[in-house]
Amino acid sequence: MTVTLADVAARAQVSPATVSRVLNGNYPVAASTRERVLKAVDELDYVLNGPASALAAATSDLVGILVNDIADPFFGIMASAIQNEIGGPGGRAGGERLAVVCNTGGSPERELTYLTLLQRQRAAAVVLTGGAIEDPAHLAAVGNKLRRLADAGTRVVLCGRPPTPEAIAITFDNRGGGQQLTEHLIGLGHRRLGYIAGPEERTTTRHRLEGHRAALAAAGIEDDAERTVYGRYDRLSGYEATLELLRRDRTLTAVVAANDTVALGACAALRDSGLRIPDDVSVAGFDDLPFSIDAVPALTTVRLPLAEAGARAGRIAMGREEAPPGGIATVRGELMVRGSTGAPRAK
Amino acid sequence: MTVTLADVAARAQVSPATVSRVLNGNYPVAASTRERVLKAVDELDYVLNGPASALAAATSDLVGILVNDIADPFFGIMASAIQNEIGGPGGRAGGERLAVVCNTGGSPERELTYLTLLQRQRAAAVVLTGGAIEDPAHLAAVGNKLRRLADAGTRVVLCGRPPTPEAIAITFDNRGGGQQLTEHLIGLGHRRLGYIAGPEERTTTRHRLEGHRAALAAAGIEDDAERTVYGRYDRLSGYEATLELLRRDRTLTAVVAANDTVALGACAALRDSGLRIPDDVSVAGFDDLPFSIDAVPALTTVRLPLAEAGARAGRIAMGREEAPPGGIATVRGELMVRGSTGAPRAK
DNA sequence: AGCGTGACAGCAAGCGCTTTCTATCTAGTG
DNA sequence: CACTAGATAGAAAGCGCTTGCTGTCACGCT
Repeated sequence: MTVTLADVAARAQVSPATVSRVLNGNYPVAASTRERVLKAVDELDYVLNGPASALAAATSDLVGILVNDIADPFFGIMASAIQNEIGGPGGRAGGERLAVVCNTGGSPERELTYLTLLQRQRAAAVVLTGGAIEDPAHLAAVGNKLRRLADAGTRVVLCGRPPTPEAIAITFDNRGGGQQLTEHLIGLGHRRLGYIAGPEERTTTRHRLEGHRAALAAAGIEDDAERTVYGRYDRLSGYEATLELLRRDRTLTAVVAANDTVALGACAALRDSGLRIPDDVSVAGFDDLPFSIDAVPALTTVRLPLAEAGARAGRIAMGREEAPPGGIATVRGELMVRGSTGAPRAK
Repeated sequence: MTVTLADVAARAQVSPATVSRVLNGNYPVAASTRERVLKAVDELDYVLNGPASALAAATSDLVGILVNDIADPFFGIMASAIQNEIGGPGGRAGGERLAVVCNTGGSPERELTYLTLLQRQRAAAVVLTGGAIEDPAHLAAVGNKLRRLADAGTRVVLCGRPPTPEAIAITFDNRGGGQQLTEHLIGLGHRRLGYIAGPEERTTTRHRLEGHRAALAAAGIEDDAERTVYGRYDRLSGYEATLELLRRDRTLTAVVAANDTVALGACAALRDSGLRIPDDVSVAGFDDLPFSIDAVPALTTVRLPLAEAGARAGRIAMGREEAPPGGIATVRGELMVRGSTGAPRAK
């Protein structure tokens, strides 16, 4: 039914070994023979059997990219950059590798299961993106898996994830970014700032919030716990959290959001509450996703070099770039001041 | 070095066959034996060798999802929905399948290569999303590949892609949506509408444009070729195209964009040109991506049920839902009238 | 008591490819 | 001109798992 190597060999009048060598091209084969084989491959429409090949060679060309939410451009942009470097078909890199992205939906179990699946497939490399869940049990389980993967020869790289002893990491300076952002707001004169955080158990959430609080502390502004609301990394969450913040303290002059998407929700809530941005309330986001510049007013935010970080992680995963010293590279964000933040109204 | 089935068998004092059967669970195994095996698996930290298993069983649990641009939420949303139904770990569906998304970047060659790679891996199913390239040679090549895949037992489903004889398709009524949108604008009184199209060779582009023109024709409005500009499906393209449209005819009262992202770029260009939306110029998008409602004013657009369509495609791909009659299901968009469109200023 | 019948467990033959080792042939060398 | 090195090609042994076919028991029936 299906065409096998042997069929090609028979047709080209050579041994299967030769066909294999022509296809893999790492062994001398006479030009005439090669041609004959290629012709047979073509005529028979032969397609290599991946599993068989992976089994025999004990390697595979699968590379896994784990993301928390594939519908979120934050991950989409990184994934795209990684995939590009990984090689995939037509990518910058050579060989044909199957770069696949796996959507964990932020669930620890799914993350683990995908890792196992990738391990089953003897993946060549795995890149984990985005914040991690801070549950110790889960962290240990993931660490364990990563170690095993590495032991089995799978290259493991983290991108936009806090470093762990088990892998090379390209990490974002979320803390620093958060701090810069809040410093900017404080510099404008704000003293009553609301903060909309992401899910409480995510590292990204914690780091950004810590940066915010550090800035507050440095300016001697008391950090009222009332002024922080936790939510999800989506628009609706930003909307609701803003309403809640307003309910708690209508005199807020600025809202700092966990990311741009949340910030957009915050803007909507403010507008619906009859407040103008930034005249009545300033709003700031994080990430600088493409749409942030199109908000009206354009969003002040911290730009994270998602594509660059992804590309670098991808290259490292392919062994085309050396790991950073110490296995950790920290990438800083850049404050982008735009129209959504301004001085608070004089009281 | 690595633990194999045989190791587990030895430890559990059974034959490899028994271990395999315990793991696959489709053959009677005494409870006590099963337990012993499971214990050994656990103690040894055994991980099945995917390729070996796929080779022996001549099947695989890989499912491929092809997207044009993974950084675009349009695809992200569909991919996410598909993946959810496919099963992946923790998905609604049972078994553990490796649902992977492949980013073609809109390139025909990459599309083909990914298809071959998937074929190599003997994928269980493949879902192709988004518009197709209208190059006859490429269409034929893809059709060919799809047929082969289907012959080899891979289920092939198209989602948001024009139907082809080779596969089941969930298709969007882009033409109808485009028509509705333009009818809405005409109904408001617009007579001089600019159109920013996507890449010329994409089916999606053509269909939406055809709908637009059909509406124009029905209203007896002459379709000036000058009023259509082709571009890419991104923001910058919308920005530049709008500037160009304005250059050609400053009296335009409405701009219809190929999708929401492009529309956002158009809005920016209009604002930068000192025009107000919708007072001076109305703007309409397509897709109703999440951020569209956050634009100011909120974008009038055609909502496409991306998630629903994806979910359905996913279920069909897994054989958990019957194919639609004739193998084609057409999904309509829903006109969402919002603030970005209004009556043109009285002249 | 004799035997058919399930319920399990094991044997062994591959699945389709890679790769080591060997065989063959040609050409260069002293 | 015998001899060796280099270049190719082939034989065959797996890679780790699945599964059809064969046992082997322990029962329960006549």
